Amino acid sequence: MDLALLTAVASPRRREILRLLWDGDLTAGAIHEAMPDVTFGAVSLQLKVLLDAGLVECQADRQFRVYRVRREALSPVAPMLEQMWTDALWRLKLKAELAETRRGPKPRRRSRPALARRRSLSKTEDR
Amino acid sequence: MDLALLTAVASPRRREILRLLWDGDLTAGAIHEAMPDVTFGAVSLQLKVLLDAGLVECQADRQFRVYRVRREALSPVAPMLEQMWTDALWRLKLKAELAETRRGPKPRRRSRPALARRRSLSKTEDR
DNA sequence: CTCTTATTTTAGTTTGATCTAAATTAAGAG
DNA sequence: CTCTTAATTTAGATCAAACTAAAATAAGAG
Repeated sequence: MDLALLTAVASPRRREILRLLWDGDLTAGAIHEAMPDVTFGAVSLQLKVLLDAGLVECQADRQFRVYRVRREALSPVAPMLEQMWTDALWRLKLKAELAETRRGPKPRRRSRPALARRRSLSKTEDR
Repeated sequence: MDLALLTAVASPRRREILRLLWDGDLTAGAIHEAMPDVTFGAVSLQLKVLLDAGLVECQADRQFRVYRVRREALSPVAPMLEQMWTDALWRLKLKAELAETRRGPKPRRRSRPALARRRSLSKTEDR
């Protein structure tokens, strides 16, 4: 299972998720709130990758999903990760790292951010 | 320098090169001979990545370049790599791993494999 | 000088990882 | 049932890693 470990840990975004979970279990929503620069969908996809790699586990609690890091699975690289996260120099590099290694389409402005769908406003709407 | 280490070691192709160099120093050509499924250029590019990451070093010897692995730089992940390489199960997975994670264009048949450019054949060539 | 061998570099192509936006699933509340 | 909230899944877009082929560089031999 080390192949999946290496590829999973190679992604800055997944390392960011692991760092969040390192301090304690979180729901998928809480993880997303801590990562304002990506959509919920993107977070969910990365969580699935970590789940398939066996690096995190998930437990349902009502309508929430609580994620937990599996330290046993991460033990081969844990010292390196912890050093990266505790080293002051690394903290400074975190933002730059995320910005530079970003993949996929650039974030687009939401077409109408705060305007909720007024589906039920005019029920007898004729156009 | 751990960021470069993680990304460098995340590539199966680069791990293959590191595994070859693990047993002893090799010239760029010898490395390429051991990897028949890629061009010399591809090997050279990956060697440059490993060089820039500080995971290998290079020394010129006549017209050859001898590459050597820098074990100090690889020490944080060396145990994991060595386990992968010595584990019998992993050996079976090596080919599959390379085939599955392959990127870039598929290998094309050389247009004329053994036919060398006959540049000097007809010196007074009129077209 | 030319020819050969060893290697790197350049230019262009392909592919998979990562992302967005939207659709879907699921579960609790009214 | 509908409405809301939480999360996943799908379909499509973008981007950079990894590759190929060919050109360029370098160095030894004739």
